[in-house]
Amino acid sequence: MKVSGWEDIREEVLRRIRARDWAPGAAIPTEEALAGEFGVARATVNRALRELAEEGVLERRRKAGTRVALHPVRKATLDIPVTRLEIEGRGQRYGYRLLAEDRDEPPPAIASRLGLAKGAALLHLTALHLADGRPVLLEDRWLNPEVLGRAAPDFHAVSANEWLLTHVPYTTGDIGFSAANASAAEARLLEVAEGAALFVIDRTTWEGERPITCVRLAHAPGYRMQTMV
Amino acid sequence: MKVSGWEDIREEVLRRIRARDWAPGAAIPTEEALAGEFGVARATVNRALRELAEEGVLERRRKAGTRVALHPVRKATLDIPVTRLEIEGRGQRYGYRLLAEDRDEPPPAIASRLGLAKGAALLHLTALHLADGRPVLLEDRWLNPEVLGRAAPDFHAVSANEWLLTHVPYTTGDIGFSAANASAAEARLLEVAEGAALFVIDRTTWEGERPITCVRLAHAPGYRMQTMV
DNA sequence: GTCGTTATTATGTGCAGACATATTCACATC
DNA sequence: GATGTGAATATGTCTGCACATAATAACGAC
Repeated sequence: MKVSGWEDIREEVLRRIRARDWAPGAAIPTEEALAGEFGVARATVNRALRELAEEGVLERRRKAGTRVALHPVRKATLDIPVTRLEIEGRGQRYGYRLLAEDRDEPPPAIASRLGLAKGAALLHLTALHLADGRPVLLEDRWLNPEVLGRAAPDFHAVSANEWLLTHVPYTTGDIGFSAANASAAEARLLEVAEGAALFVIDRTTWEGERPITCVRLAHAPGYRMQTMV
Repeated sequence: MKVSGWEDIREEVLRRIRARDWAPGAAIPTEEALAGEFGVARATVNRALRELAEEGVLERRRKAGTRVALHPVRKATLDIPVTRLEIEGRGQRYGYRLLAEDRDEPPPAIASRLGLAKGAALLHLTALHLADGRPVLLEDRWLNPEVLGRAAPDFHAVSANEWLLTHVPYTTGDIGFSAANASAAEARLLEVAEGAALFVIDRTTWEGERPITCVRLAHAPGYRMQTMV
């Protein structure tokens, strides 16, 4: 068994955990001890254990040492897709239609999520994304008009998502996933039966302290988000 | 502006990207150059840039250098929760009821996902998870009986998920999220209207090459998975 | 025994130097 | 022009050392 390189060490540690050499909740040897055993520098062991801790397999605390996680909260990393690229990546033709665009006061729920004063007006966009001509995603977006600058984009030509991606990228925010029955209006636009189960992504983004946008993406039935764990 | 420590460097790089000092798609200085500018070791810059690359903000290739991601595929990391802990974490009382347990040949879709030969029998469990006495999650699980060993657990007393977590932890697998309308049977068990939108998590897990389990978790309406980006 | 202080210790992070490795680019060849 | 080859180079990783930091454990005062 050749152990060299932090990935080998990561695998060996994982093997020992799975083999119950190191039981859940129990402490494992110190970095120094493992470095000695494997014949590598402590930094190399540190790298391996740090990765495993980030994955939720190990729990590490200064002085207390490293132990095998008792309740390994598995962490899945999802790629949040750009709709156009996702559709084109499946070999389908991407289409986009702006349905409505006005300036309006958002409902209280949206305003408070963005941390806006009452009465502030936002740009309200509704749009449909199509794959091979069939509607697959209904977008309902509230957008802070401040971010548009003087060169207000034409959201008929370019989707808000893509415009934001190139003009206000690298934002922070939160994202939520849920299921919802299609309302009558949603059903009509997405060309599905009323009450159909939609996969809904809610996303709110900021750039630093400045609110950018709050969007609800309702995916037509059949949509599935997948990842490896 | 004091820049020391890899987190400071990470922030400063992010600031420059947001400020458009470094445009999307453009290459940024080499690690060596940045190390010189910030007065730190290259390893420190490397750590900062590596983290940003893992987040999808930067793209790095040997020799080609580091560039700002053109289509920053945002990556969200979700904690995959243990149902009991999730419910108790909300301050609710957790309940669990095993509805059915038999040994059966799984449907072809399940068998092929687990990579099983035709005719292999699996343990089939159906269970309901409750919060404050109200059903919130319907579990439909196929389980490889090999993993049970001689001490076959009593799945009336302990949920399969928790038993697996303590007896076959640290597995790999894939996980998918989707929305589905409640079937008549599902609606009855979850005490919701037929056709209600359920948030469904499909999960398949292996331990190395050995298939462990394949489960469908149908969450009652109101369920929401959330994370920061 | 309880409480507060101090010493100890494992991890977290840093530095400088080195070699490995994957690409790219330039050049020579066909 | 197309293709293969080799040098150049930026990132990837490792080592060995050092100090910082946080949390525990040991100790003493009461």
